[in-house]
Amino acid sequence: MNKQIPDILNLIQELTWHFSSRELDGACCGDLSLVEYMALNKAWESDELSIQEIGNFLNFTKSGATRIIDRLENKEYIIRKRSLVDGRVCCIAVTDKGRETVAKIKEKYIAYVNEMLKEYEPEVIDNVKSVLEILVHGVHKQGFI
Amino acid sequence: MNKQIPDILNLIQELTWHFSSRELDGACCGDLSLVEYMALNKAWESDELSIQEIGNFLNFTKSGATRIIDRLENKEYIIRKRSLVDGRVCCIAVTDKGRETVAKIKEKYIAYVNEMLKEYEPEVIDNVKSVLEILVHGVHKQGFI
DNA sequence: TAATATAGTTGACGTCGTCAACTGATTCTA
DNA sequence: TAGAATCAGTTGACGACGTCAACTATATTA
Repeated sequence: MNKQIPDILNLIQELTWHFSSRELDGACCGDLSLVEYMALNKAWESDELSIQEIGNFLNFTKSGATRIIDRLENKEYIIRKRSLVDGRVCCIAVTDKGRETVAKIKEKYIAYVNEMLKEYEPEVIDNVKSVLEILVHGVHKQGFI
Repeated sequence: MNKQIPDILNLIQELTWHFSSRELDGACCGDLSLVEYMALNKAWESDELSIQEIGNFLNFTKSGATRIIDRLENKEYIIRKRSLVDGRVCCIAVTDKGRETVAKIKEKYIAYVNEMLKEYEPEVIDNVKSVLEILVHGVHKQGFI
């Protein structure tokens, strides 16, 4: 085993911790928790996802997924529609309010990441991206810990 | 703003999400949640931390920190000791059981990270580490989101 | 068409972290 | 040095959250 692996683990865990604060406080973020934002973002990225698809992506049980979608629907960020192809399936559609809110939250995160990296040259930033692609490829290959 | 920043945000969030699964299932992990493991690990890294120091590192309120330490103490991973210097302060000491458990969980994570990176050359892995150092330095500079 | 499988929902439940009020120890200050 | 202010930690009440098992309703299969 490469001797850097333990350090790399520590660094990933520290990074992880900072990006998983439980509330997204601030004027921009409506009343969304991180989990809700992740679900809303997923629904926004690929429209018409089913509830279970969102749940699987986020590693929740299907009842957990239902609950998250409940909250997002109550807050009017999404609407449930029944699939025309299969009446059991709910297609999740993001509302205008949902789209605006995702955009605002994303802006806030992007500003944060930009601040993190502003002092570095473009080549360094490209390198950051490639490394993250390696890591994300790695977690996709292995699934959740 | 560098045009890679939004992609970098997505990659960080995806990586983050995979490393923050809420339970550490498996024979190795005793009965610890991720939060509990993070607190135990922190206590293990720098012995004799106060409750608030651990809470601040993990971004919890002081009552939240008390609760986490309660759980760890009930499960016998740590012991509270009163500071001899300042009678208000609790020094957190990790028990043998705590040390063993941190080691086991760390091993599991290290195996996961090793699997993620096993196909890459040492120079690539060094590069992964430098990039993560850049990112962690960035989050330290800015604090929690 | 009856049996089975699948998507989603719901009630009960236990876990979790916060808030505000509290205790007790320490430090400051008049 | 006594009283006030400050600080570390604790506690009860609370609401938010995700899971489990049982359920409904739709779709598929034999």
